[in-house]
Amino acid sequence: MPPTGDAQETRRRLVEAAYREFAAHGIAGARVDRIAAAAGANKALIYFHFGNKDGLFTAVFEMIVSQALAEAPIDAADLPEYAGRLFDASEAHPDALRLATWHRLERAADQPPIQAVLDANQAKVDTIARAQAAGLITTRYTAAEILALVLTIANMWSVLSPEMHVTAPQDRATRRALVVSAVTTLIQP
Amino acid sequence: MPPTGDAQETRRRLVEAAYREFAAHGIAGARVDRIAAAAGANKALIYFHFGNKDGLFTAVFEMIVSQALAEAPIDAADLPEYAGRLFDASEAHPDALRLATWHRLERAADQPPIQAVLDANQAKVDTIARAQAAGLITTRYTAAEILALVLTIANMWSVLSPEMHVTAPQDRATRRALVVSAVTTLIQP
DNA sequence: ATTACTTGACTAACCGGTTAGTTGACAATC
DNA sequence: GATTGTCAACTAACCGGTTAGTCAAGTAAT
Repeated sequence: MPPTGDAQETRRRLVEAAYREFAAHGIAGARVDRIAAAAGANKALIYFHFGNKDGLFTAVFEMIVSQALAEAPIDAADLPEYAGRLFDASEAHPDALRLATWHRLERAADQPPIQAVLDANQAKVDTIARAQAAGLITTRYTAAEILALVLTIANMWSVLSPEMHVTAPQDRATRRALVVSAVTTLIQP
Repeated sequence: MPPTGDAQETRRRLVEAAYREFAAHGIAGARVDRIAAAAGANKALIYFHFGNKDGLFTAVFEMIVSQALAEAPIDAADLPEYAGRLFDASEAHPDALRLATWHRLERAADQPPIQAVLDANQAKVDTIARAQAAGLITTRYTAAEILALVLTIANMWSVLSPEMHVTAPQDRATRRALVVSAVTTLIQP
């Protein structure tokens, strides 16, 4: 393609194609040529716009993080439904969780924690602590522990071994109901 | 090394080295040369003994699966402590869980479920169902759902985002206690 | 002597990254 | 309002190191 004067659009297409490729194959397994082809762009543009393969992954990851933080705002007064919404989000965007997992496995060790996520987590912990102080939810666990439990249970189906998916309930509604119910039981004052 | 007449030992060293390499870098990221060097063996031995890279991963994975199934036998009468033992196992062998995750991300889609795991899961579900019939644990959830919850919570700390590890409790005992307590709460009749 | 096992040397393909050069939009100059 | 220059955006071709996988030849044990 000749220069369109719309570099933003090209970047967008590259990030989108890279999102799919990285989610499917991880960082080591992703192929720069495949990404360029899927985006209908020249491979060198990746290096022009993002520096290198890892820079491209960073761009993709930052996009997903900001999307995830925007979606599903916490409601400490109704944590079970919050967990339900997280479940819905992970069902709607299964690639997002895969990407986060690749990030954890392949990059997290040599990458500092992301400040935006730290801040978001702290805000959630604070909200939960206030709900505890108001007597809405149990004080048996710390606010951070409750958040950890909620996040874990909301994504439980995405993390279980493939074999468990054979035995466990197949339909989405039942799975969602379990998530909501488990959180309800755990946070009861 | 000259032929030692002990091919079993060479296989063992290769599988052990491959275990570390695959756990650290995944299938796509693992380097066959690094594995051979770490095992003090020639690269060709991998192809002689295991066929190809994927065959080596299969050998490693089967070893881990059989170890995991042998370790931590289920005790349906005391699921909280079972969860605690699973937690202990995942802390003692963090690489095992990483390997399982790589397997899920990189191979599970084009790999049939592993029969040994299916059988083991079914046995656990049956045990839980009996404990339910005996009135020891709640019947609010199906046996399979309870197993899913227990497995999820036992490994919760290994799956949470790196950022959560900053806010969440740092010491092992506190984390273990949360796992045990959460399961206790969930399965109460 | 045969079998089982091990090796160094080799290769074809792949893959991330680079480079020299092109294109179109836009603006300054005459 | 043509001409010229500049720059970001883009491309085709290429490069060198890496990687999974192969093979002929050799060695120890039986």
